[in-house]
Amino acid sequence: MNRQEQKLRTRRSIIEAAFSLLDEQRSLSSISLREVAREAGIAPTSFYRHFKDIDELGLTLVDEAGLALRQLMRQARLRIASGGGVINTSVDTFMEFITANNNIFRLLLREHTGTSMAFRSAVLREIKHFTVELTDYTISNTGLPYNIANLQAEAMVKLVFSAGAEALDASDEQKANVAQRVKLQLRFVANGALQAAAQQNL
Amino acid sequence: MNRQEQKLRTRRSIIEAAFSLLDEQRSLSSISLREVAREAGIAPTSFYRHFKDIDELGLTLVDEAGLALRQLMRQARLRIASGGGVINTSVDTFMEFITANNNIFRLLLREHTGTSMAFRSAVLREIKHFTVELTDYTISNTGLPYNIANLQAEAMVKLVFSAGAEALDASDEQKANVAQRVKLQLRFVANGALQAAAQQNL
DNA sequence: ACATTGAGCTTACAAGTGTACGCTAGTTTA
DNA sequence: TAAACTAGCGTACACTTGTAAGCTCAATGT
Repeated sequence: MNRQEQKLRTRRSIIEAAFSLLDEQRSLSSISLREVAREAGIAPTSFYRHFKDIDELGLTLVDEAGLALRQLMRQARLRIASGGGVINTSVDTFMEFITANNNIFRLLLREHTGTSMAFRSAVLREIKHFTVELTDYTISNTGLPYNIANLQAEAMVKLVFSAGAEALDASDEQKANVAQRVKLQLRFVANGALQAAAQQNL
Repeated sequence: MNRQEQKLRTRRSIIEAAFSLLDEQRSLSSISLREVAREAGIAPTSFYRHFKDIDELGLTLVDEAGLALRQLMRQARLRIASGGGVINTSVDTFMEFITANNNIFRLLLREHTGTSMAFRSAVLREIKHFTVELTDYTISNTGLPYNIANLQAEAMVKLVFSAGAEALDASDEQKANVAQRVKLQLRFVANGALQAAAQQNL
């Protein structure tokens, strides 16, 4: 077996181990190096062959989570293109995502308000990216002026993420309920923004 | 010096100590009993004369934070009564609150997505209370039907709390900017809700 | 006046932590 | 084939943690 390859494999197993520890009751700052090493099946000190710190591992996890988020967006765009309504499709896709990638979304949510400045800004960067994309999409699809499209996109992202937080540990029917509510709320925002744009054009 | 009184005083100093430890980098689950005791100026084991657990202290802190939140609401209502616009006044009051009570709001924000189910639901209870009050207020002030008023209130609370999170560690001018943006977003929601109610009445 | 109570202390211990140091053994390179 | 490299390991150390046990002594109750 190739040496580099083997190293990458171990690195992967550390990352997977960390993700698997991030359940309902653990955050990045509460998992210990030794715990991760134990779960990954390596000696505590071997950890350092791959990451300088637990924090470096943490940032890697946030990056991976951000990656997943962008794949989510891509998927949503594809599904929108094949019809079904923007808001409906987006929310549904999002809800499926947080169900399938429970721990990943939880990580983002938790570290967004977490205790580490580095993690917070890493998560913020990913969310910002989300907002920027949505703003662009809105402008090219509705022709709203930038300032209004941006406000709308920001509000929508916040509402969707809040709803995601609510849905995270909810039953299927609770999830459906949350989804339905947030869809209506997004429509409030969209219509309100439209109205504001109309007034701005007088 | 009265004995009960002295005990209460020590209890207070434990609580204050805990609050003072909850700065940018610490959450309830990351402060240790010994640390709190040290800060409060008592022996670690004396802690147990006042709280069964660190968790019991944590719940007490959340309760106190909730209390502060309700005082905030009361204050907002008073200021609204003396004119100035509901959204404007509410957001301004809220922003003043999180500036003056930095650590209290941070606690709520952090534990809202934290690792302890007990803390999470304690915070959720407080936020829910906020939403219920706002729903009632909206109904009695605008005559919107319950379902729409409730959706609106929920969305508004989420947006305001998100804005609060953003403003928490921001400079004064950044805060002003966040405040201005969230006001516009709240107006989107309000107008969208109004429109939805009008359509519902056809 | 005396006995009881209880807040706070000191001491002690087992468990878990991060990480420094040096070794082993397999892979890679020359 | 010999030399260099390095992923992973075992041992060790200094800390911090929660909390059990038992003491002190001032406030309280009788």
